[in-house]
Amino acid sequence: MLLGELEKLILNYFWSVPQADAKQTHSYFSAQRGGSLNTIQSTLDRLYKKKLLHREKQGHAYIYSAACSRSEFIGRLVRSVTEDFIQPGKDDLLAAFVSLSSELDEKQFADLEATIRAYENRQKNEATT
Amino acid sequence: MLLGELEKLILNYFWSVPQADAKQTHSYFSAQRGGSLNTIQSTLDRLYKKKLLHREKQGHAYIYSAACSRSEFIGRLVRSVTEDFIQPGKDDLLAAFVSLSSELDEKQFADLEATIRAYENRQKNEATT
DNA sequence: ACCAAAAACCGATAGTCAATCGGTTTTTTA
DNA sequence: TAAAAAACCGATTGACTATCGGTTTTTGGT
Repeated sequence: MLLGELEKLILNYFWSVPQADAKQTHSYFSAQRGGSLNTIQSTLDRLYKKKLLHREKQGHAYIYSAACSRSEFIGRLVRSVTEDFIQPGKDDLLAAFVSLSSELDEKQFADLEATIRAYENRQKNEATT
Repeated sequence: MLLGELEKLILNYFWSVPQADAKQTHSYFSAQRGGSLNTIQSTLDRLYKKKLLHREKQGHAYIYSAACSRSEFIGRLVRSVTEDFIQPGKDDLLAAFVSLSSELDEKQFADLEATIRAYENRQKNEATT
C-alpha cells in the first residue's frame, strides 16, 4: 500500500484528470520533473498491478484512470498503515483522530457532526429492521 | 516514519512495558521469533535514531523506553503517510475517517461526539478570550 | 590499576521495492 | 505489409530493513 514518490505524484494526477494514457501522463510530468516515457509506463503498470489505477485498451493505447477516490484511498491507506498498531477494542484510531483534530476548522467539524448524526440514524434503522 | 516488521513489534512491545534494555527485549522476542541479540540491538538503535525510542545509560546498558504514546504515534503516522495526498482546505482527512467510521462501535462514536463537544467549547472559549 | 565480561559499535550481506531506461516484441494502422 | 507506436522485459541503481559476526569500548569487581 505504500507508494514511491513518483507513484504518489501520478496517483494525485489521476485525481485531477478523468483519464490519461502513458503519453499524456508523461508529457504532463516531463515538464515539471523530466523522466522518460518508459519510467512513466512502468509506474503506471505498477499502480495498475496494485489496483490503484484502472486501465482499458482504447484504440492503440491503455487509458488509465483512478481506481478509487482520493478519500477512499486515504481511508484504506490509514487503515493499512495503522493496523499493526491499533489494539482491538481500544480507541487508538479515535485518539489519533483527536490528535489530528486541532487542524480541523469549524466547517470540517460541522461536517463530522453531520456524519455522526447520520451514523446514529443508521444505527436506529438497523435496530428496527 | 515507515517501519519494518521487527521495528513495529519492538515499538509495540515498548508500549506494554515501561522500559527495557536490549537483553530484556531480546529475551522477550527470542521465544516467539528467534533472532540474535545484535539484531535487536541494531533495531533498537534504529528506532532511537528515528526518535521513536528514548534511551538512557543506566548502569552498564542503555535502558530504552517509548518516546511517545501509542496514540501520539498513530497520529503522527497518519499525518506523515497522508500529507502527500491531502489538499489544503479540503476535507480529505475527514472523509477518510468517515470511510473508516463504519468500523467504529457505539462507544467509540460516543467518544467521538464528546470530543467534538469539547472542541466546540474550546472554540467558544477562544472567541471570548 | 587491571582484567574479564558485558555492551555498544562497525561493517558486511541479503532481501525488498521504487525509479529509471535501453532494447525487444507485439500491436496498430496507413 | 511495413513503419510507427505502444507494451513488455530485464538490468541497474539506490533506499532501507533484517541479520549477525567480529571489534572496540565501557564497566565493575578484585
